[in-house]
Amino acid sequence: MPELPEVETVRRLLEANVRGRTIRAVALSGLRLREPVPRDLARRLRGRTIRRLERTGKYLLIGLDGGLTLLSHLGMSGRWRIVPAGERLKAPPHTHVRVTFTDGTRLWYEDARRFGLLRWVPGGDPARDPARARLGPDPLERPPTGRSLAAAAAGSRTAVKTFLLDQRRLAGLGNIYASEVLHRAGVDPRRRAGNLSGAEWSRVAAAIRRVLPQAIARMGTTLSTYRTIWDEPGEYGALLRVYDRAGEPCRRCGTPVRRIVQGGRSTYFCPACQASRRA
DNA sequence: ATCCTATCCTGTAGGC
DNA sequence: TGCCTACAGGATAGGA
Repeated sequence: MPELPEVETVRRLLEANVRGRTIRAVALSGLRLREPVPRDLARRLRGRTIRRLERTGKYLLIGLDGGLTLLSHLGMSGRWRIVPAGERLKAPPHTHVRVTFTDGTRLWYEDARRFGLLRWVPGGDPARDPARARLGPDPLERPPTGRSLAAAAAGSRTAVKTFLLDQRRLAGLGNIYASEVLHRAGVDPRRRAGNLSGAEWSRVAAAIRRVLPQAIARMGTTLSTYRTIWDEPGEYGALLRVYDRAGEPCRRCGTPVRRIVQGGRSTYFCPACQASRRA
């Protein structure tokens, strides 16, 4: 589900809606996510106030008073949801964490596939978390340029689509936006990353700088499970040019969009707009 | 080092 | 209707 625009949407909404709230109680399901939920999560959260909400790539950082920081990754199906005080709502299946604030507002974490992650950041210092330490630059914090991408890709023989998914190179693109970016840049996803020209990398960089803010402005893309913390779908799906549109006409030239598999994952592209010059 | 595959887990869509 | 398979927005360990 969640790539950078979806996680950033969640971050902004949490900042506006739970920052400053104090936690009264926490209930856990006991099931493990990608790794076990910290055993002391409930005990250490109780009585704390949420102070900061940050994001790097697809990782969300929830800063609390007392120097505690909780790292949250949504995996494929993770979602945070706000349940206002007084609203009578039965927790859906796969609700793993239920936080209740002192004013009665609730914050639930739901994750059917359990590929998500909840973990304390060591010493409260985000840079020291091993998962986060491996990440490449965040494209909102440090917008990519043709030069920065070309430098990161130098010598790489992997397909450019796969390269864009590598979070060590650039943190935040996932399967949807990698396809969308390459379509806008007019680059064949099968090209080897190390073989793109400077001009092509410039177009890729420009597409990244353009697509991500547009998707954030629409609250992200909802194909199936993603919702905002208010349970609303993101509206960027209507603007997708190729993703999940196999056989449908390219919005630019009308050629049927193609679906191929790269690294075990779907890639969508327009064979005309993204014609390969070099393999 | 780099690249590729398999794997974790559940829900859903589509073929028969 | 049911049964079965394939696939889904991610990350990562392990082998080549």
